[in-house]
Amino acid sequence: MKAQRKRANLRDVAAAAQVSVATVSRVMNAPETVAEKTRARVEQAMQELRWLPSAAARAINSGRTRFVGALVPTLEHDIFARVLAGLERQLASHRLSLVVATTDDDPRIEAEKAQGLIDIGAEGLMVSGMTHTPEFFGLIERGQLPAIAISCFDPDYRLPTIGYDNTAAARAALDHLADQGHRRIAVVHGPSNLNDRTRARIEALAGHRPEVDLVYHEVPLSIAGGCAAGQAVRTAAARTSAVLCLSDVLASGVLFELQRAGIAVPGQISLIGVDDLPGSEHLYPELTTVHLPVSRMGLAAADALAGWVETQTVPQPRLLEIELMVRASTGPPGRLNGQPAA
Amino acid sequence: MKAQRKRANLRDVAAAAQVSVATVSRVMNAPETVAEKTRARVEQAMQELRWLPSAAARAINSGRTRFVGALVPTLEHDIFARVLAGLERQLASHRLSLVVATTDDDPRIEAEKAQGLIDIGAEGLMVSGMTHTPEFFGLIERGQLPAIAISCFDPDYRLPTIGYDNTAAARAALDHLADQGHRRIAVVHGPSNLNDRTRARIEALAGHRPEVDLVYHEVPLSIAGGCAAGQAVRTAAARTSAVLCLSDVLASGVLFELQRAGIAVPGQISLIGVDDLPGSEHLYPELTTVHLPVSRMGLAAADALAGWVETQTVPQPRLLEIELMVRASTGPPGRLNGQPAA
DNA sequence: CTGAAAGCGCTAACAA
DNA sequence: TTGTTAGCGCTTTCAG
Repeated sequence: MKAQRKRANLRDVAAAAQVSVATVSRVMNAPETVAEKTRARVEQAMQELRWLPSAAARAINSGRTRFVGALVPTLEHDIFARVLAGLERQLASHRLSLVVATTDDDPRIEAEKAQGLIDIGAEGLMVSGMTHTPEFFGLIERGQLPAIAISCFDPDYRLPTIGYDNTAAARAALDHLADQGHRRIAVVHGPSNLNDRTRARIEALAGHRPEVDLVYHEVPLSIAGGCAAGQAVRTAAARTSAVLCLSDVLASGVLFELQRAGIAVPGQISLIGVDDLPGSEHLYPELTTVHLPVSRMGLAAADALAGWVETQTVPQPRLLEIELMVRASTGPPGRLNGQPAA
Repeated sequence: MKAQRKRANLRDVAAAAQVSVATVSRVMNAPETVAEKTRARVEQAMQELRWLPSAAARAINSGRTRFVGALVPTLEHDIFARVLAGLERQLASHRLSLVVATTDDDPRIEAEKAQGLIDIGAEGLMVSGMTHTPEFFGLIERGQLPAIAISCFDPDYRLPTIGYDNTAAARAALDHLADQGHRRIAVVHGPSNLNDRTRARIEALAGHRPEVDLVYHEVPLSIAGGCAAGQAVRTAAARTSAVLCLSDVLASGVLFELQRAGIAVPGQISLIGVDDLPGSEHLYPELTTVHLPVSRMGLAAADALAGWVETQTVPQPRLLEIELMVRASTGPPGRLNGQPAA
C-alpha cells in the first residue's frame, strides 16, 4: 500500500466520505444539521483516516487559542502552587487552559518568558507583584493583552491588582507580638532585593512600633533558610524574646531549629509567621500566623482574567482580606532567653 | 478618525509600509535579507499599527505550537510542584512551554482534560502513573501523540515510563524498620482506591517481612491526614513501636501529633517516610525517609518529551534510583509504647 | 440538507 | 532586494 502522507486533513476526510469539506466541518460543529446517514459516513471516514482537527486552523478562524499564561517566581513554594491550583481550577470552568512559566523573581526572565507566552498565543497573562521591566509593559501594551498582577494591591497600578495588603499583614504580626509585651524581636525574611512583596513587608515594620527593637535576618526562602535563621537568632541575640517570620516556611525552619536547641516555643521564644500554609495549624506548637487567602486569590484572578479575555471587561482591582490567626506559638515574653540549656 | 477595525494584519502593515506582505514577513523572519531603509519603514508601520504576529497563523504553517501538556493529580502537593518545576525549566531550554492541568486523581477527568489540551494544540503529554481510561489511550493513539508516564516504572507499559520503583521504595522503608527490630508497625497511607502508586507501595509491604505485624491507616494525603493517623496510632495500637508513612507529608503530620501527645520520636516510636521533601531533613528530629528523585524526574521527562516531539524519537523507559536516607527519626524499638504520659 | 468558494494571517516558492 | 502567488486546515456565508 502507499505510505500515508502526513496527517489526514478535512479534504481527505471529505473525499473519503464523498462529501464536501463543509459537510465534514458541520459534522464537527453542528452535527444536528447533517443527515444521519451522511454523518455516519463522515464519522467513519474520520475514524479510518485517524483524523484530528488542527488546533491552529481552528484558532486562526476563531481568533482564540483558549489559554492564558501565568508567570510566577517559582513552583517550589507552596504559595504559588496553591495560587496556581485555584487559578487552574477556575480557568477550567471558563474552558481556558493555563500555561505556567517561572521567573526566579527576575524581571528580565519574566519579560522573556512573557514574550514566549505571547508568541505561542496566550490570550492573557497573570504576573506576580509589581516589579516588571519596561519591555514587559511594552509587550502587553502593544498587544493590548489582558494582564493582571497578584499578591499585591494598589488600585493605581498600571495593571489591575488582585491581592492582599502586604504592609498590613506584616504589621498585624508585629502588633500581635508587641501587644503581648515583646520588645526585642528578630525579623526573619527571604531575599528582599528582587521581591517587592517581601520588601513591602519589611518596610512596613520600620517605626511601626517604636517601642520595639527589630533585628533583621535575611536568609533563603526555604525551611533550610529558616533553620539558618534559627541558629542566628539563638546565638546572636540574647534578649530576643520573639521571632517574626515574614513567611511560614521560614517560621517552620526556625521552629525546628529552636526545638533542636531545646528552646521552648512559646515558653522561651514566641514565633509568628505570615502566610498560613496548610500545615501551619498542625505544627507543634500550632503556628500563630497571618492568613493570606491565596487560593481565593487564584480563583479571583481566574475570574478576572477570564472575564477580560472573554468580554473585554477590564477587571476592578481587588483587595482580599487577611486575618491574624492566633494559635499556640506565641505568648508573653518568657523569663529565659534564647540561650539553650547546654 | 475612523475606528480601528479589529487587529492589524500583515496586509495592513504591508500597505502602510508600501511593500508586499512577503517583505513584511521577511522583516520578521530574516531581517538581514531586507534593505535597511525598507526594513525601517516596515518596522515603523508595525509600531504604528500595533501589529502583533498571530501565533495561530504561524502554527498553521509550521505545524508546531511549541507547547506540551502535563496532567498531574494536584498542584497542592510538593511532589508534583517539584516535578513540574523541573519539567518547566528543562522544557524552556528546548523552547517549549508547559500547560498544566490537574486531574484530582480521577482518570475520567484526566481524559477530559487531555482532550482539552489536545484541542488547544498540545504537541505532547505527560501523565502521572499508570491508571488511565481507554478513552485516554484512544486519544493519544489516534493522534499518535507523544505521551509519557511518570512516577512509576514499567518497561512493558503502553506508554514510556520515567520514574522510580514504588515497590522497592516501600520495601526499603519496611526493611529499615524491621532490621532494627520493630515487629509491629503502623502503616499510614493516602487514598489507595484512585492512586496506583500508593497501591503499589501498599501491596509491596504485604508479606515482605513476615515477622512483622502491619496495621494500616488510610487518611487524606495531607499534614492534617497525618495528624489524624498520629492520633489513631497512639490510641489504638499499644504495641506499635514504629510508624511507616508512605509519604513524607503524612509523616510530618504524624510527627507533630506525637509531639503534641508527648511521645518521643524515636525514643518511644520510630518514624519513617517516603519522598524526602526539601523540609524533611530539617524537621526535628530529622526524618528518616526514602529519597525519590522527583526534580530529576521532571528534567528527564522534559528531555524525553522534547526529544519525542522534536525528532520523533520514542524515548526509552527510564528507572531512576531511590535512596534510603537514614536520619534521626528511627531507632531500635523503645521500652515504652504509644501511651502518652498523661 | 449539501456544496462551492471565499477567506483567516502567515510562510515559502518562484519570479522579477 | 522585492513582489506574486499558492497554499496551510478549517469555518462560514451563500446558493442550490
